[in-house]
Amino acid sequence: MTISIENFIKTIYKQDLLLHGDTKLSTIAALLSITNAAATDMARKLASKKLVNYTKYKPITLTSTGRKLALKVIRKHRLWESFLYKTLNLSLHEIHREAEYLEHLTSDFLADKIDQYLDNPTVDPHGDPIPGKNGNIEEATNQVLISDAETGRKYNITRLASSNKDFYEFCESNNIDIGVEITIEKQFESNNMTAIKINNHTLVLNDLFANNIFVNQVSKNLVV
Amino acid sequence: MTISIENFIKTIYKQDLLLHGDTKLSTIAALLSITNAAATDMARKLASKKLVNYTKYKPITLTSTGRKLALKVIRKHRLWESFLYKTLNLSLHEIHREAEYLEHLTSDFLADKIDQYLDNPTVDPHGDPIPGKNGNIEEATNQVLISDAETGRKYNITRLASSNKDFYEFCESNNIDIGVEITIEKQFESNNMTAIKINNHTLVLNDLFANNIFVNQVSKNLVV
DNA sequence: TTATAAATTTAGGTAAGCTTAAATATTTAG
DNA sequence: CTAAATATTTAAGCTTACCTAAATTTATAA
Repeated sequence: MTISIENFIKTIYKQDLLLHGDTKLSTIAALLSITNAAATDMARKLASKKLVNYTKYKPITLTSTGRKLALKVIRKHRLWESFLYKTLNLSLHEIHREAEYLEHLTSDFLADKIDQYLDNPTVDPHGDPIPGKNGNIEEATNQVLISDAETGRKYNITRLASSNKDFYEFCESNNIDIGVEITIEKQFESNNMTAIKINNHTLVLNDLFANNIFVNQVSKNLVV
Repeated sequence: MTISIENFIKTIYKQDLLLHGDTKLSTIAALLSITNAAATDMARKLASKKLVNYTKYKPITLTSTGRKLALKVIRKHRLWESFLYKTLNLSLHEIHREAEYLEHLTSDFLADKIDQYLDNPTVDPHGDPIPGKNGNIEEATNQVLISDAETGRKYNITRLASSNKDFYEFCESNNIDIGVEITIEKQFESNNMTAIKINNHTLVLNDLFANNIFVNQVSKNLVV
């Protein structure tokens, strides 16, 4: 498997998590910064390798083989993030950036060694679930986007999902981190802003930032 | 720089260490398991990029830019080896195998972080020198191959240079490791074997193994 | 429902990094 | 010193992963 193929498959997997079964090739092309024509080429090639289901003009989906491959790459990515975070103390943005490369040249052997070293972690430092050796993954079920959370309620931050440097720098300087408790002060529906209370001060987030922060309602924490 | 280019340049660097200024393209091709034709292509391309000095039918050498690139890759390789050895406790053979891949997708940033974590090591677990940030490297001067060592003298093992799994497994099971003291019992000139005393028992090595083990004469240890 | 706009695919082309086979240069042996 | 053997390069061709531009299909709006 080449780096291009791994990235293609991985991108479909992630997109499908958002738009179950309705992932357009043009979206994948845009996410990978390649032309639609190149994406079509790749889709046809991967279909012949039985990694994707693809019919002209239709959404693209992964076969179970393709899904397994995607999860292998994602597993390596998240294990690297966890490992670099723990040993080298890199920031949330830095671990993502480095893992984005390393994930492709990592043997299964090495991934397993890192997994052992970290004592089989279930989530990475961003709060994303780490697929197991066999491709099993527990996508979080009861977490919501901060922009969908209810005014007045208390939540725990469970996931920071972004690859944007500014976002992570903002998080760091405002103590936004996995496990931190916040209260939703107000949802400004008209302009998609969210005001939250964190560490006794208030932050007003626009949707670009708020749509990267996932939370769990405090009282429901045990209902996993 | 692509992985192919990095490996090509790195191989020239290493070969040139053995055959100063007399590195044939066909040797590089063989070491990389590519055809001579492919090596010629690459040589011409790299010459146009000013990474190598190359004239048809003549030996190939690195330019100073090429040398810097080679040392950057080697630095990443040896830092990875050191890092994986320390954190994950992989074997000498395993660290080499994994570093061979990782070296190519490692940012300078990450290399420096690993360097810091390890407290700026000067040699890797095989005893090979680790090039510095600026491309400075101290190739060991007074070490000799075990097959060239003098009968009756005491030496310290300073370097295990191989990428062969069997060799490292042999070393592990016979306590052959960096820093261990040995005595040369006898050089069998006619059949290129070397008998050494290590940990109070005698080992007889053939040249295939003996040519991977470098040592320093104990009394000269301080003359670096 | 049909014309037009938008999305998608097809066609043709490029660079990298290889290959095999043929041509040419260098080395070596007599 | 030359002819055969050996080494090296050139030529032609392949695959991957892209691209641009043209063609075609699908969606939308009057």
